[in-house]
Amino acid sequence: MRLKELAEHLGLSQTTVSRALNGYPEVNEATRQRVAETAARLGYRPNASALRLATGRSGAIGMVLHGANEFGPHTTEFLGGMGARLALEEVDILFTTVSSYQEELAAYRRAAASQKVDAFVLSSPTLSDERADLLLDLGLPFVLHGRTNIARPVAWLDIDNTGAVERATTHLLDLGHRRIALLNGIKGRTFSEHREIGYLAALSARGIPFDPALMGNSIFTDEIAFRMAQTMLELRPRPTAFPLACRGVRSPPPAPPRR
Amino acid sequence: MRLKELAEHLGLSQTTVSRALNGYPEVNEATRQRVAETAARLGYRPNASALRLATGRSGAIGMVLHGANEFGPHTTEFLGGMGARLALEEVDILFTTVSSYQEELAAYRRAAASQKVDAFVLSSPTLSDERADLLLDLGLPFVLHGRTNIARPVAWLDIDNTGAVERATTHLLDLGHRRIALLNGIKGRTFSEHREIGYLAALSARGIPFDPALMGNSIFTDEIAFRMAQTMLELRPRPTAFPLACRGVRSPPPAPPRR
DNA sequence: CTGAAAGCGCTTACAG
DNA sequence: CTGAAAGCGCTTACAG
Repeated sequence: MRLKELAEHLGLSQTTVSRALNGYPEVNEATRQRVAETAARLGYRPNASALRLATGRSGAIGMVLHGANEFGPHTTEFLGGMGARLALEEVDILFTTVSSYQEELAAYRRAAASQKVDAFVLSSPTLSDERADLLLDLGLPFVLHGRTNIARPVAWLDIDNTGAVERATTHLLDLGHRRIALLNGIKGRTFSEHREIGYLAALSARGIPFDPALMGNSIFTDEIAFRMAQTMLELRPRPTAFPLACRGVRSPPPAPPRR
Repeated sequence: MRLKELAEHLGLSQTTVSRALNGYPEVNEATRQRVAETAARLGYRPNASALRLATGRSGAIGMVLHGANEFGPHTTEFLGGMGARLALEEVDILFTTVSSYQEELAAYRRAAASQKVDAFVLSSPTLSDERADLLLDLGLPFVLHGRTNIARPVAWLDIDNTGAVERATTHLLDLGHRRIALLNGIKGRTFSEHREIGYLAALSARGIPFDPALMGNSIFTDEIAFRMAQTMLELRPRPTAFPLACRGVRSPPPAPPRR
């Protein structure tokens, strides 16, 4: 069912039907009612491509993800919430998978040229995020999920990583602990830096010296965290009731390949 | 950069440039070269909406997911692989989030009418999958990730759930175990039924009676599995070294809300 | 081998 | 308040 057919069915012009459907003020209320009813009854839905071509808006927002690496529980939970919210506006999420940083940058250039999406959401920003600079240059709207320190202003949303880790560390200090480890994210990610700042602040506020052996930086997986924790505990062997075996991991997995 | 500009730049018609870019056989090889080079140099990329409108293909395949529920590690791993493969063909994944089964069906109808996607991938099929019937009726191509028992033939891909669980169960029987529990997926999902069949087959092959108390059906989360396992173990209390505490779960979480 | 023109299905000035 | 027509940026018969 195309607009043209719907218009013929109603004995109206495409113009009027289009306006009635899109809520333009100048159309007669009775006409609008009739159009709305008939459209609903006939199950009319505008062709997405035609609409996009005519309006210049794609009705989709994009995300580019790094293959399997980035599909952790965090990203997917974020995607779920984002999808639910965007569904209300009938905007879609279009995502592209890449396998390298170069590919990611290329994906943004491609998307800009082909006008597939109206905007992007970037996750896991680095302190000096090159992607943000690129999108700014390309004139593509975007919002950062996290923060970056590039000179130009960017839209972002983030939690208070520094405050959260500072309070968590302080809480453990309050309980009397003195050797507190930080299993942190990858070095260079903004959130990792922010968490480190919170951790160090809490320690120094109590005059506890920082022990580099108690801080690990890596990606967030059960296996890696397990290995890091185990290494740290071995530094000071003693019986522990801490449940290290998790998800079937009973011994440290082999080291990841290096390139 | 539009096709028209590129054509003017080259002193050719849009027609020829379009054909050169799309690999039509009738264009002169020298012309093709020149077009390809210039297009690359100028960073020309066809407008996605225009291309879709003209060809009738959307260049995207769709998935509809149930909000936060379905964003488990399994789905996301699947999405990652799918995205990587589709990226090679320059086809995008467009996903929509819904919060009920009714909404899911509505989403397919909408997608069919607006022609947003060329095909769908359905996951977690039920034994008698209504969605598959709907898509068949709508004439929308799709492939099932899993199987269903509806009468009409459908394209699907799946693993051998029955064989896998049968072998796993047999392995435990070989080790001398006799009280073997099955923490299974939701009742009614095809894969759950298939796994149950494998489990029962392995037990009966050794003449072990089936104990309903040792089979649980629910969604796959650490918390639920922990609770199910704990309940089963309490049936036969005895000291165990089995590491039940996982991911910080130390006591069973509250029961999920019922409607 | 190349091009002029119609068409894909919408929106939106412009005119009435 | 309504409509005829141009335009969005491509593809593709049709003609040469």
